[in-house]
Amino acid sequence: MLKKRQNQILKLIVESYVKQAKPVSSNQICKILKCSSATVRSEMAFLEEEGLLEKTHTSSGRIPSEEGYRYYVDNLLEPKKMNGEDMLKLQIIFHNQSLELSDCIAKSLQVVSDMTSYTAVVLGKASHDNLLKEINVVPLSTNQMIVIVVTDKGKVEHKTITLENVSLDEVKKTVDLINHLIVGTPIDEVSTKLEFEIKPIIGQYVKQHEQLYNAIYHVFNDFASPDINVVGRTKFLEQPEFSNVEKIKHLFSKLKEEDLLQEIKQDDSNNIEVYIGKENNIDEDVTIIKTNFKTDSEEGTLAVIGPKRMEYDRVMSMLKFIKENIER
Amino acid sequence: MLKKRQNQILKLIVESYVKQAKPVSSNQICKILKCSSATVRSEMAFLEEEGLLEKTHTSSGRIPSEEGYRYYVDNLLEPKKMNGEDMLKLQIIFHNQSLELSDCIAKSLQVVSDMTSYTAVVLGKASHDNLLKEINVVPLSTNQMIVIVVTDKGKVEHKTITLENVSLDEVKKTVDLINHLIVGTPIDEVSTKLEFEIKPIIGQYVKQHEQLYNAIYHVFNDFASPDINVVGRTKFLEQPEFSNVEKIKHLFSKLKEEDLLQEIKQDDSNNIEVYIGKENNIDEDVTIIKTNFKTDSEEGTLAVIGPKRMEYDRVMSMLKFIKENIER
DNA sequence: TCCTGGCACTATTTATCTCCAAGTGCTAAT
DNA sequence: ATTAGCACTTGGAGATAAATAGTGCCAGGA
Repeated sequence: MLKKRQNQILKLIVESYVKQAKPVSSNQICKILKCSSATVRSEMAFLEEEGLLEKTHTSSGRIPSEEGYRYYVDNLLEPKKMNGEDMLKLQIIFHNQSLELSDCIAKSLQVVSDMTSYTAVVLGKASHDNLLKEINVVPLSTNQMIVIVVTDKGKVEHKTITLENVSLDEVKKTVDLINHLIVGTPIDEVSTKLEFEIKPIIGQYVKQHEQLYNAIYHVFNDFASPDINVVGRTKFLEQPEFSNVEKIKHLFSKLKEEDLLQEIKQDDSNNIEVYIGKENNIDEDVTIIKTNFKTDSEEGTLAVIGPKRMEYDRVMSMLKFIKENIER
Repeated sequence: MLKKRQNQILKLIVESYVKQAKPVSSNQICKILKCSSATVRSEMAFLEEEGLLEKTHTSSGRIPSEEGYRYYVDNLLEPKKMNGEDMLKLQIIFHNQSLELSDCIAKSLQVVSDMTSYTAVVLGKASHDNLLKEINVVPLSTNQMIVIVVTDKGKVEHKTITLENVSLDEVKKTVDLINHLIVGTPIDEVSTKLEFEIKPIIGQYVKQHEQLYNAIYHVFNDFASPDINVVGRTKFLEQPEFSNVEKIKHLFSKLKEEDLLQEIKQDDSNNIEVYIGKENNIDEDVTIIKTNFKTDSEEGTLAVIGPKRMEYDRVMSMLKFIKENIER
């Protein structure tokens, strides 16, 4: 365990480096603590021994190491109350009654990204609580029709399907069957119900039942796949650690939807999680802060991606605020 | 009018600069044309006088000026047949019967972006030929419902609306009215029909008719608003003229959806249009090549955005190919 | 009249050197 | 345990120099 003054120094160094992006010298610290620079230097040397600080070259000031940030987040971060302006901007969004939830989420993440200059991500999908409300078919021509699926929480998916040799009548019957037998089923259980309760029946009286079954199956499948929304990717251009093009190229190649889906998967934690540097798979110079949310219509994950040199407390409190407001 | 050899030299310079991104010297040219470098130099001096070439500094080779590119595109570009690999990749997409048109468009633009390392944009909306097929309402709770609108070409829009003090019965009646009176109307004329044929009638027997009318009006409105799809923004990072961060920041700030919507508006031309440098409003170092398309279900614009130093012939032939394939 | 070889001239690039500022580490004294 | 003092290290800013890759122009020849 570190002594009190060592903690103080580490905290000051992290916070100064987060603000200034410049290595912190013993002089800067000793002006704040009332002691000489030599004292600070020896403490710094100790913290470096412990692996919490680093130097960029032999005679430079110190910057936090990855472990340093980790220690800071785990031990030194005090749950600060949110900054007034951040708070205000977010409150305006959530107090606006006329906005739908998904718009609130999108807008609030936009605010986070704009205020902090980090990248923000929402990953969401219809929650397990969505029950199948209705399935609808609109014929377009002899062999084309639209299948529309609606849940009781107001989610809608549709798909145009082309069927050869299937009469409208057969389709209507199948749809009626679904509307009778599996309305009220949680949306992510519909696939299995289709398989075991509908497929056997339509197998008997629909000639091309495979085709029809597959088409309908796909529509339901789209509910399961989460959608992702990434805001402010280019904010990284403002960060000095990404001011060279090679670095940016690498980073942007990792900020693609597919990779983010992998990286920011929903898990069962109810806390705010922090993945610093090598702890994530995006880039060793970034930190991801994320949290899950769940309402009765929708669930998913909020995440903020920024440089390791990140305003941890600010981002965490903003995410916390958003999560809480989404959930009621 | 330029002499034949001057045309040749300009063409060679443009094409070399497009490939190499380095100023072209008289030596490189004289190896191709059978004449001395001094001869080429004097021709180059003439082309510079004419404003078609530029130097980066007094003793550098020449690069094309903006007017040079313009002259090249207008006069020197021969309609080359498409490169084999480009052709192949695009054909695979359009020959795949199971893909929907909008997926074909998206995929082919992805291919263009990947093969050329430029940014590609599709801007599309339901065409004027979409006729209202059906409007549907699914009640969710006492004061919430989903309105679903379908066109005969298979476009679907939906919106969850919240109505206070409007009975489900009133809504049903209104929807029936619409289904009777304005089904078959082109989708972009529905708004006016709603205003003049539906509003007066429901005004009489629906108490909160304003609310209901507005809600429905908005669903239709979403058909009119085009959606935009931008592929490969980050490809610009590969271009040497955008290898400094300030330049990229500026460029990316201009490649936002809103700005592109403005810039790549659909017009009534049926050709491939080229906007070089200052001719567009994105950035004076980029060129936009665009073309409109129109099918019976959808219409819009395809565009490719790259550096001024762009493979004009290649991009133009790819766009032409895609346009033609979309339109049948 | 057009083309060409030759030559003087110029800007960019790269490497090397020097000098300065901002740090550190260590030691001896308090 | 703390501090003042001093030697030492590094990166960065400028200055200089040499090498390179071009151009412009002129005079002589087809």
